[in-house]
Amino acid sequence: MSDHEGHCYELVADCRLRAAIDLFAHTWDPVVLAALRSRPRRRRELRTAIGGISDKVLTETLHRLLANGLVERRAFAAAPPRVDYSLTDLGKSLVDGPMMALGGWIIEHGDELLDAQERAARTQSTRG
Amino acid sequence: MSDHEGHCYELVADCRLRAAIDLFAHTWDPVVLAALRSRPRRRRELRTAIGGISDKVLTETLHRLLANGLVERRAFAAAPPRVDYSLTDLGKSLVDGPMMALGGWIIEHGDELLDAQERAARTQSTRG
DNA sequence: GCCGTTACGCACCGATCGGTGCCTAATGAA
DNA sequence: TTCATTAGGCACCGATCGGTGCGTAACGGC
Repeated sequence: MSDHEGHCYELVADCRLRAAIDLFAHTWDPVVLAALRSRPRRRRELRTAIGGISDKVLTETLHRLLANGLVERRAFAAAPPRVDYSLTDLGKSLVDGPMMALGGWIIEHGDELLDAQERAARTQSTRG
Repeated sequence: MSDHEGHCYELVADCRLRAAIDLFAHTWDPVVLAALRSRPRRRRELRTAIGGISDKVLTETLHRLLANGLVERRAFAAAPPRVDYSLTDLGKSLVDGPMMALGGWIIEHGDELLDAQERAARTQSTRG
C-alpha cells in the first residue's frame, strides 16, 4: 500500500490507475452502471430509465461494459425478445466502491466545485 | 444520505454525479492531478514527469483544472519565467478521496478486470 | 544586442465519440 | 398471414479531443 503508490503517482500515464479511469471515460458508461445498480434491467427499460441516451450508444456502452466484465447479459427465448442486463460482482464492486466515493465527494464538495467554476468563468470574462 | 441516493441513481443523466465524473472525462486531467499530488510543479516539470503529453494539451488540461478550481497557478517574475501549479484544497480532496478509491479498487480488482477483458476479447473472436 | 530558457498561443489534422435515421430478426397475438 | 414489440446492426455526420508544429513574449546571462 505504499510501493505502487509512489510509482503510480509519479508517472500515471502507464499506471494501472489509467485502466480504472478509462472505465469512466465514456459519457454513458457510468450512467448505465448506475442505472443497473438497484436491479437488472432490459434494454428498453434502460433507455427510458436513463433518458437521453440514443439506441446506438446504449448498444456500444453495453458492449464496452460487457467487454470489461462489469455487466452480464442474459437472453430469454420469450415472445418479444427479452434480454436482461445486470451488474457482475466486479461491476458491483466498482459502483459500490469508487463510484459511491465520487458520489460522496460531489455531495460534500459540489457547492465548492460550482463556486470555483463560476468564479473562474467570471474571472475569465471580466479579466480583473 | 439516502434521499439523494435514490434520486441520483435512478436517472443519473442530470445528476450532480455527472459533474464529478466529468472531472475525469479528459484523458490527462487525472494524470496531471496525480502528478501534482506530492508537490507543486512547473509546467516543464509536469511535461517531463508525465511523459507523453503534448504541450498544447497540457495547457488545455491546466486551464480546465484551473477552471474547476482543482489547481492553483502562481507566477513568479523570475529570469526564465516561472509558473508553479499546485493542487487546491478542493483538488487535494478529490485526489485523496475518489481518486485514491479508484486506485485502491484497481489494485484490488485489476487482475479481475484484465481477466474479464481478455476473456471477452477471446469470446468475441472465437465466438463459441 | 544576441541567445537560451520558459510559458504559452494558434492553426491544422486525424481519430474518436455521441446523435439520428433506417433496416433486420425473432416471436406470440390477432 | 400480418402486426406489434423488442433487440440490435449499419451508414452517415458534426463536434470534440488529443497530437504536431510553429510562432511569440518575457527575462537574465554573456
